[in-house]
Amino acid sequence: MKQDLRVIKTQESLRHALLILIKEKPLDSITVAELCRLANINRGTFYLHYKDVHGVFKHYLEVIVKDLRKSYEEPYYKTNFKIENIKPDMIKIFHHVKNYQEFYQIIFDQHIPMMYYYLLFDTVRSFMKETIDRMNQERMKNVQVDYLVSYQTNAILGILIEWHQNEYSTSIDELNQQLILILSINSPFRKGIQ
Amino acid sequence: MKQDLRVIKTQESLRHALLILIKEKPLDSITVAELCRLANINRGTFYLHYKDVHGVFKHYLEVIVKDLRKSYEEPYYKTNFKIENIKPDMIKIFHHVKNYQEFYQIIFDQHIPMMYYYLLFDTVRSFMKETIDRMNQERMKNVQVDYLVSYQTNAILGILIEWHQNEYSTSIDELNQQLILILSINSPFRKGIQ
DNA sequence: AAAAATATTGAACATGTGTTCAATAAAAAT
DNA sequence: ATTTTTATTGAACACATGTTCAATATTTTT
Repeated sequence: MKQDLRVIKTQESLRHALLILIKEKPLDSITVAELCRLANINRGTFYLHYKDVHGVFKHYLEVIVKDLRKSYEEPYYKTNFKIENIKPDMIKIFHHVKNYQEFYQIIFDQHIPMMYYYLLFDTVRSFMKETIDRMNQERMKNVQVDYLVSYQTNAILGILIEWHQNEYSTSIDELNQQLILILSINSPFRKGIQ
Repeated sequence: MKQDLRVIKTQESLRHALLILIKEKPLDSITVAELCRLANINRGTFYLHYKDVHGVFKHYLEVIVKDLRKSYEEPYYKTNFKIENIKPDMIKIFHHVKNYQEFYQIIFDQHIPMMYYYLLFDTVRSFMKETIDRMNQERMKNVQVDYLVSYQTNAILGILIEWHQNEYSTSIDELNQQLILILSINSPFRKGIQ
């Protein structure tokens, strides 16, 4: 049996309507009722598919996060397991965020639930974990990897928060440079020491 | 002119009622209406003081954050500007979070708005900034301090997120040890290098 | 103690929420 | 093409939201 056409149509209408509304007003001021009015969907039908407006928005974040994952999986120097590759990985994140800036402006907003932050966190964390697992260095014995990975991941997100708070005024080039500087004074991912 | 007694009474009633309700059910399921019923406050009066239920809860986070700030300002080896003091500072945060665990379980919840996270972020960030400003090291030239500080701050919050996600099962001692290990492999705050 | 100032109340209103249900429409299966 | 399945609809429900306003109660000022 195939996926019911009516379901697809309903969900697409709602998503399309949300896309229009978030260009007009803050996400947290959009009601289920007005979304349904615009989408020409019965409000009862809405609740058959989503719990609330965030349920509809989450679909977009999932698309966005999938794109980030895809860009991470691009084979650049994947054969080369050198630790310094953390930089190009993280720099990809900056391009990604800039690319979807309209959405990230929403995601990092004061009034928006933590769930979106956590979705981004989990995604970046999985990259970070892969990188750190590959290292498996002597000086990391005794460290619980989960804490190290979350520490590193959230550090990167800290840069994104700062970027958000200065309204994305820093250029990507400058941001890259800052990251490299920070990592160079402050990272297990550099050579020359230890 | 003094602060009106009626205002104090109203706000205290509401805060007291909220304290009761958050022990029974998730914060985001508490309505203005039921809070007012329990507090014996007219719903119209509520809106003279707060915008929503989060407005009431925020008061508690402000108290909590004030306590964190106070604990930070305790003079331990404040005369000694050594960089390694970052550790005791951050370790204080762990004690603080454990102390107010019931609240932080709410603050880090999926459904709760980012505002509480940012309030914590800003507080920890101000400690971190002080520490980093004091360092002013050669290898930090060219770094925009704002990015470095946000990076370091959010890294610490990353440990708290991890702690939250494993339901605070890691002991404070173990957490301290993990932090020291992470900082020792991964920090500008250690001696011996540079 | 009386007067002035102001916070709280109750009632009302339009709108939103989340749920239920039988009737209907649309799609999938035969 | 007909039958079977199921998604959507409209109507209704109790309750929540956010606002307004005149009446009342409480506090502060004099």
